[in-house]
Amino acid sequence: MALGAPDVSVLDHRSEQQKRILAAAVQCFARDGFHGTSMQKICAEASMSPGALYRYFPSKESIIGAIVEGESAERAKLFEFLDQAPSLIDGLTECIAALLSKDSIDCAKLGPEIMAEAIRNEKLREALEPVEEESHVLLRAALVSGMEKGEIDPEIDPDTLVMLLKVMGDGMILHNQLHPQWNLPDRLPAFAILVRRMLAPETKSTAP
Amino acid sequence: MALGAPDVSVLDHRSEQQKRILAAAVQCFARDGFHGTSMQKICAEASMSPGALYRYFPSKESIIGAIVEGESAERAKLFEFLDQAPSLIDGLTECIAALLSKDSIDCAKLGPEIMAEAIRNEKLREALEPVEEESHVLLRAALVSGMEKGEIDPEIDPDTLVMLLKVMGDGMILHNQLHPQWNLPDRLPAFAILVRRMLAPETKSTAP
DNA sequence: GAGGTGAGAATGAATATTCGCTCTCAGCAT
DNA sequence: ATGCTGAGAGCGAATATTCATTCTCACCTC
Repeated sequence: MALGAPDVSVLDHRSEQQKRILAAAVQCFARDGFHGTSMQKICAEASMSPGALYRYFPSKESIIGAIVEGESAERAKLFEFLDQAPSLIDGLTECIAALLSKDSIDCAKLGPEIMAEAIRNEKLREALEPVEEESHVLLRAALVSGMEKGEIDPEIDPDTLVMLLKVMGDGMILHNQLHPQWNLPDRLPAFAILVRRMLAPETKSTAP
Repeated sequence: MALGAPDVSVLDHRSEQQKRILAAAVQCFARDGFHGTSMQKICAEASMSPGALYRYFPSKESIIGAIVEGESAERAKLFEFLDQAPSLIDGLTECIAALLSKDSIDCAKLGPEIMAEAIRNEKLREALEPVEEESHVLLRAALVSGMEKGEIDPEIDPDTLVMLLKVMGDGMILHNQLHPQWNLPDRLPAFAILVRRMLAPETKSTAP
């Protein structure tokens, strides 16, 4: 057995198969939920036998873990581009719109699934924590910067505001799944106007 | 066999037992979730054999259905007393505080469980719909009345506002379960101040 | 032909639901 | 009173199904 790096093509194949399994699992989980999805269903979706599948993931739980990790990493990345938007609130609106959009339909469907599961599943909750922390920090920085630019009233406590905005974001993800007929994405501009009113600096006697 | 009404004590016993089973099931569901709870666990919690339990409910699903119906009916009732509060926003804050409070700990724990389940389970979603509709109407009426009283800017579209408030409410219920360490209930007064800013009528040159 | 790869049957645990038996007790005939 | 009877109530073992996981062996590529 050589001590050098193993054959690259072997690793390629492995990660290729893993990706295939994860994609199939995401489909299934989005359709039937974590509990409603059996390994057999994932196998069928991936056109793969259980024997083969278990060569790449040791358990169903590990598949869920891998997916959650990927999804939440992607979600945290959203906030990185907040400061490139013309205004902070426009940026936030875009973030939410992206989360609710059809593009990430599976991600959007998985959102509530993951949250609900994390309430009970300690492992999952711990895996989510650092990502939550990171997005909290990013969002907070964006808000403080917005305060310095005069877009947001600096009197408001930034941590409270971060919490309120996250509550609203998660609430929207949930509602969009639960009541799709209410067409929540269409209301986003109206929501943005209301949020702007909430955050705007008080216009007290600035006139000369 | 007499044609008259059956013995009252018999009906009493039936509904008494049903209540006992439902109480046990709520305990279990709040602790382990719908999927993590087996009929055996409910039986143990209710100190009852499966044979006896199945005499009162035909299936696990029917137990879940009965609980959801009860919980959501109770939840809708909350909004009925909105107009008795000193101000609308105080009233809303109280509603949320009640939902998150330890008093209704089981109800609060069940909230996210029910929402997550309703995303997949069509039966459940349909059972929830009329209650959602009712609370939408109640909340909307309260908001319109708040507009007439000058507490809320009448320029705001009431339906959009109802949606935003419900999104926030559900988001808070979810977050309170998911991140209890953030002590969301302590932030409610701060949230109320922000919401007040959002809804207050614009103070445009009212001075002479 | 040897080692990695995969197919698919087999396994064993968990779980919702059913079944057959017993127990209790009210009503009634003796 | 006493014992009979039948129906509702309860028990818990049995059943049938589902599911995650493992095993065995064939295949394919080097």
